[in-house]
Amino acid sequence: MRWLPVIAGTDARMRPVERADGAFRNFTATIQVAMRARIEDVARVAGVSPKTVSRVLNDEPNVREDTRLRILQAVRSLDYRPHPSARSLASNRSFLVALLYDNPSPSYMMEVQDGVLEACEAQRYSVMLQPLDATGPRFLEQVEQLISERRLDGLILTPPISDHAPLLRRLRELGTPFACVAPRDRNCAGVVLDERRAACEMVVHLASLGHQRIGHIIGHPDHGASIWRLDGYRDGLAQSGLQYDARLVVQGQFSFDSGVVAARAMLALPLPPTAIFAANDDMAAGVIWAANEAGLAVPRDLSVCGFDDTPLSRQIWPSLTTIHQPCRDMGRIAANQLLRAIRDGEGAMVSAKFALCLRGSTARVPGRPAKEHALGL
Amino acid sequence: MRWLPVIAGTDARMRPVERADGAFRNFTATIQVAMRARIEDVARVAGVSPKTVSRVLNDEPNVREDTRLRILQAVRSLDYRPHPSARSLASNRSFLVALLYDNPSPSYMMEVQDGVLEACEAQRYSVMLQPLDATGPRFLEQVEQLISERRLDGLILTPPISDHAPLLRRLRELGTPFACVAPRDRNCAGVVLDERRAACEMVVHLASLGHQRIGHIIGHPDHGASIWRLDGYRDGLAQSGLQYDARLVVQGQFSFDSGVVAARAMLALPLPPTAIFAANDDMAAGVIWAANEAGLAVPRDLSVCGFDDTPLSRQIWPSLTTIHQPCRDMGRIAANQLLRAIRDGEGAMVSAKFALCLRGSTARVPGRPAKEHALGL
DNA sequence: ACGCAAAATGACAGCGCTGTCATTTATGGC
DNA sequence: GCCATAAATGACAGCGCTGTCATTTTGCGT
Repeated sequence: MRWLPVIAGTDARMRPVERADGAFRNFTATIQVAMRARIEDVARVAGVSPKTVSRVLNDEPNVREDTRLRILQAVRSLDYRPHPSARSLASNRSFLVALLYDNPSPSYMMEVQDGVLEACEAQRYSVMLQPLDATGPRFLEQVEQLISERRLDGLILTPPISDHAPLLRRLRELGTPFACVAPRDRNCAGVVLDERRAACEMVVHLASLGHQRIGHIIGHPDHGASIWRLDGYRDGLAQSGLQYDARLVVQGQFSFDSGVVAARAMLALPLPPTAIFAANDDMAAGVIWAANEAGLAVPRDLSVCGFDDTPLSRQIWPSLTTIHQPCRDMGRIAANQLLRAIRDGEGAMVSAKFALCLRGSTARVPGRPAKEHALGL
Repeated sequence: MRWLPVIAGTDARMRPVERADGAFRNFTATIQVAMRARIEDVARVAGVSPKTVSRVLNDEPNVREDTRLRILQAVRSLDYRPHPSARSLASNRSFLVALLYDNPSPSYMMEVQDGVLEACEAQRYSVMLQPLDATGPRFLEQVEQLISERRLDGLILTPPISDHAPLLRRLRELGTPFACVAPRDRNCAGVVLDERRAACEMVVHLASLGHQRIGHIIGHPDHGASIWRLDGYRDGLAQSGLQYDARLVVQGQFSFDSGVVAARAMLALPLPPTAIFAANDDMAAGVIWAANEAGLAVPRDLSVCGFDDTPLSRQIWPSLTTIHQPCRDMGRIAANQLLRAIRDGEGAMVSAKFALCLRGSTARVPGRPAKEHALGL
């Protein structure tokens, strides 16, 4: 049964309820029903066949310009919208991509997601969100099931899933198009940030403030980002003529708590660092917590900086010096590359732009002429 | 053209590529193709008609138990999954609901979203995410377009959209099922929290710590939550025998910045509050910021508490006393009520359970406020 | 004008399911 | 055992599009 309200009267969007077999159904000829126009209606109004309308709607070639315009006119006047299921069924494409993620920070994911939605909506694709446990034993199976069950046209993978080698291999085997956000292996469609250079610039900045003992808290070992940021940290030390000191580098997990633990360890050293560069904002917030706990004032006694520019970085005291990662743009770019891959068979790996955000949590090393940073909002 | 890899060999999931017209296509009879089973295949294996298989898959009545089992067996052995588009097209239902949101906090939304996804997935519904500007002039139109374009079966509305009266009215007119998360008007399907009682309990707690001047920062005026929390604040004062003082109640916007602004105003009073209850965690974080700025130590000089128990509340110093809102559960409940409404024509308004989280930002009222800087103590 | 290739358009048969309704099979009362 | 009734099952025609391929129209060289 078609669900639609019965309305008396006529306008462009009304027509007699007539079945394909020609019989009117349960209504006298004068009662009409508001009903979505079908491609056939558009064709009739434009004086062409349904197939030609289909051509116009799908940007297929070989339609004369005046015909196209006439059809678009009819589409507008009937407020016609193609039925997604009918389209999918007939064309054997779902116009559906999935965004796979495993438990990253909500604000990061929300931003990426917004970008993906924006890009997909613009190209009339739907997005299916799929929180997943990438460490689960049935992970691969789950993804394959998802693809076949929902007839996905493609996938967008976010860290740490974008580094899941078995999955990438399987997707290539299956021929399923995919795009990665910040993957370790850049040999696929997607988007990356030059995190190594960003981390390097941050360390150089700290060194320029006079810091000589700069600590680093490494991110989660399964994220490619952790390694890039660590490499960048080393680059920065080298560029600033500072010695790498393994005692000042502690493993973290990208979580607030792991930042607290790592900072406690570092601050307990005989010669603790005067600045700590955490591989993300959550851990940096943990460092500030640990500093407070240890009776240290940030940035007076300890400079702290993070990575990502999450909302958190502006919502703690002092506000966090960090590196802005344009997550929304990155989501958009990844989606666009995926759609390109679906359409043209190949997408590119695009590089997004980072930016240093100098805020209140970093300052000149004590003992040197002080230069206040703005602590404002 | 059907997209499917050509594979040699046979197993339960393979069959000759045969068109409905009976002609084999482009392949010799020995080459076979891995291809999703169709309902017809299941029917053949189970020795019934496709329609009976359909009955089993859709939990329709009037199927003998042994027939059902035989069919389920065939479904498993063929790894059959119904084609979503074919189902939608034939049944005129999309099995798709949309989650509408407008810019709430990412962590809140992510949690709600997870709950919604979980519940919908369990009932084999898809979720479409729709960030929207509820204040835009074309808002209603956009939503209507969304419904008709995607053939949505229903909507889940989150604050502040759940309080958008014109939208609710229109949805009822259209007969579109919907469920609300924390709506002001509880006369619909959805989920709420007894925020008023929660706020009251929080204020009573503060009073029990000896606070007599307890300030409140009101949330965004368009959110029902703001009013409930304010009412609860007044209830709590009354229950504790404290006088309501309009100077201690300041309008905020639910944002961090608005919390800073409101707290500055309150702390500048001749007789400032000794405790501030902000209507959400973001504003409470702003209060802590402003307190630091004013040289006050939290909780020594000022107790601060929030509402929502966002991740932020555990990632600032001191950690925030707040009220836990089970967002994930709420998302799940809202989705389940929507699906009930879609199925049975009516859903319920369910009440979720809050919990007070007593953490480091609140303490006994001091004998006398000291004016030292909080950091480094 | 004519002929021919290329461009434009149309006819038609499904895509894989479910709604409707007809038909067959079980159940129960006597 | 027989019929009335209910339960179980099946036949069949679409749902609204697009792929394929046939047909018509156009453009253009001669």
